[in-house]
Amino acid sequence: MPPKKAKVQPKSTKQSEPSGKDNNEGPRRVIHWYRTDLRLHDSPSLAHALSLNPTALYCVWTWDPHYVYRARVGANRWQFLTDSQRNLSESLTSLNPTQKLLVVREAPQTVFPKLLKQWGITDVVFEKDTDAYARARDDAVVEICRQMDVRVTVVKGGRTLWDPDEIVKCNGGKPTMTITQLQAAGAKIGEVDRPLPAPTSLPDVGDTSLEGVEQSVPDQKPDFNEGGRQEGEKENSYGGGIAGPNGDFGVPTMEELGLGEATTPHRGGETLALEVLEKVIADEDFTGTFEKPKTAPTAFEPQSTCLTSPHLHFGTLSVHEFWWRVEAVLDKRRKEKKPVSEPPTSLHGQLLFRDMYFAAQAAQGYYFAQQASNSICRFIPWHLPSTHDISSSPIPNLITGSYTIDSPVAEQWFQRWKHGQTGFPWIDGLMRQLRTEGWIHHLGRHAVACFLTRGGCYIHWERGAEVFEELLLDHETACNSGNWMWLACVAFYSQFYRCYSPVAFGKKWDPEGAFIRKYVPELAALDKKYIYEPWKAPIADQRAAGVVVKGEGDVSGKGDSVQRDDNGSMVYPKPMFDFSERREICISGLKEAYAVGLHGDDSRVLDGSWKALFKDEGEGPTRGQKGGIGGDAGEEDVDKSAGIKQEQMTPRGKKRERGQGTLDSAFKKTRK
DNA sequence: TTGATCGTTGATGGT
DNA sequence: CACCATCAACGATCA
Repeated sequence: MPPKKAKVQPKSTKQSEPSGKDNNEGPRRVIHWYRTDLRLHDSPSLAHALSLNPTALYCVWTWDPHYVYRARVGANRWQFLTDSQRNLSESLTSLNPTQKLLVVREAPQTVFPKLLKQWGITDVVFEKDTDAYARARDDAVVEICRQMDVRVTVVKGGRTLWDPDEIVKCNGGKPTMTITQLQAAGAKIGEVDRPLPAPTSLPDVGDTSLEGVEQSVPDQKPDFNEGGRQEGEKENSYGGGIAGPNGDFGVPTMEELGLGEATTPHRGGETLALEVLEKVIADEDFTGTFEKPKTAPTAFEPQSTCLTSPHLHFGTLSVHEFWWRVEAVLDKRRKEKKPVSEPPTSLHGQLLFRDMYFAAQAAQGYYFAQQASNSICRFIPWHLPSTHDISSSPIPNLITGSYTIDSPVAEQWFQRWKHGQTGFPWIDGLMRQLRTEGWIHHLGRHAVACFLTRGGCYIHWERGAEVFEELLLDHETACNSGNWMWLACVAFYSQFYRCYSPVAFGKKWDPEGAFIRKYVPELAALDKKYIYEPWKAPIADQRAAGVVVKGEGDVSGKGDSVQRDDNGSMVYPKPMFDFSERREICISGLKEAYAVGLHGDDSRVLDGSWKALFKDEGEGPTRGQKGGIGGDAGEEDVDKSAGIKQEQMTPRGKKRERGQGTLDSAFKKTRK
């Protein structure tokens, strides 16, 4: 447990004006609505709830069908979330035996009116959340409270260093696109809030009876997580009523979710989060001189970074707590004249980037997570573009969650990437680590994201973002979409000629290939000379290592089981393309798209006429005059194209392989 | 206006 | 091992 906290500043200035009841007198029956703050230490919203001196305190988590069915959440993240909830619940109970986390199994928009009435609630307190869906959800709850004459207080700034909306305001109303802009805006707001101490006692919970309260069972379709559920298992977390099958507001089990055991070794909960923090802070050299680009993405047991990102996401670790604990180390080292690292590469720098993405997202809303209608996102005619709902309401033109297969080859590349079967061991090792452990190093994310988009497959960054959304423990839309746009060179970053090699990049940190030997066991015995390029190993060397390099990989399974051929030899796939050739194709594609210069909110992107601006032979679904995003699929178009004929696509690919000259001329195309 | 500089983390082939 | 120029060359910022 951390030592005593810094002096507490009153948080009153950080709250929204409460709405609803003006009357402060009388007994207060308060709901503290938990969402992104599954902790006791430094919870400004919990502190505010306690400052009301409630006669009854309800610690509520609403089990939101939006998260269960419409977000992509894999088994590992469910485990992390539910572990965090159980841990918080135990902490609440330890402060007051009547207390626990009350998991309410219904959408907040429908259940709040019932709870407010049933439990005689006078106040609702929760932490501000600037995610696009969260804003709409919270507006609805605030409105419900207003109508029912219940006071509601939205406490700002607990999730990020500064309130994202205030950052945007201080950045001229624009999304923060560089770390310098973020720092300047932050400086205008002022010092990061100091952390608050954990409460030492809690008031009792009130009556939690739900007698006569009917559960509104949510629509289970569409279920974006259907594919991840166990064979034959059904998602049933709403099956036992509002208070769950035992009627005790318990945390849903993996079984109820229709999920198998989590495979990740990284577990959730504030107790573990604080242990991790203590360990990081205790290593003063590490904390004081941390430089992200110098940490090895190949390191495992232990990893080269802190693994705190999932805890920041779920709020089991306070970002303010983290900031000030690091600052204390830096301060000490400065006084001792020891070297300290600086943003953007330092630990503080990492937290600043997170705030940069949150503020950028706050300014863009739903569109931050997609290309179409996103004014900061460059338009590139990527393979596997999303389908859109032009008339989605109230926000038009949102992506639907499905995509067009404009190229069967690209779809095959995507599946091989997703399952760690690309034939590039560095990429496959990372993707398998992601799937089994739910976490990979930041630079590993760079490697696989570059490979999928601008540095290999030329596949839409939204496809990659969706896979990360499902598999990452630390997934949060702001950072995920932001980083994907960064790596795809469509926003935040534009030096697309700086391209990560799937061979050289990993080798730089791990020439022996220890990382690959762990995560790609087929190659464990291969000589280090071939470990990053096994297709170059002579047959005799392959045989000696007990592996055969052949075929196109198995994308049916989870990508973490070893394939064998009829002779019992392990099989590892051949590389799915020639990387340097693909690199050239991608760079020329990016160069052309940059010259065309469209952004996601351009009318030509939305009506499909963007095609007329691209050369037909350019990479991606560029043929014809109109079609693709938001437009009518022309006759020649490759929409609906699971159907697109293999024979149409393959020759295009072959033509490229031979005709590098054509591409070089495209590459030299002048700008504007 | 324009040119120089810099930007979280490239690869290669030098010294 | 640290540092450098080259490769080809984006865009925001600032003098």
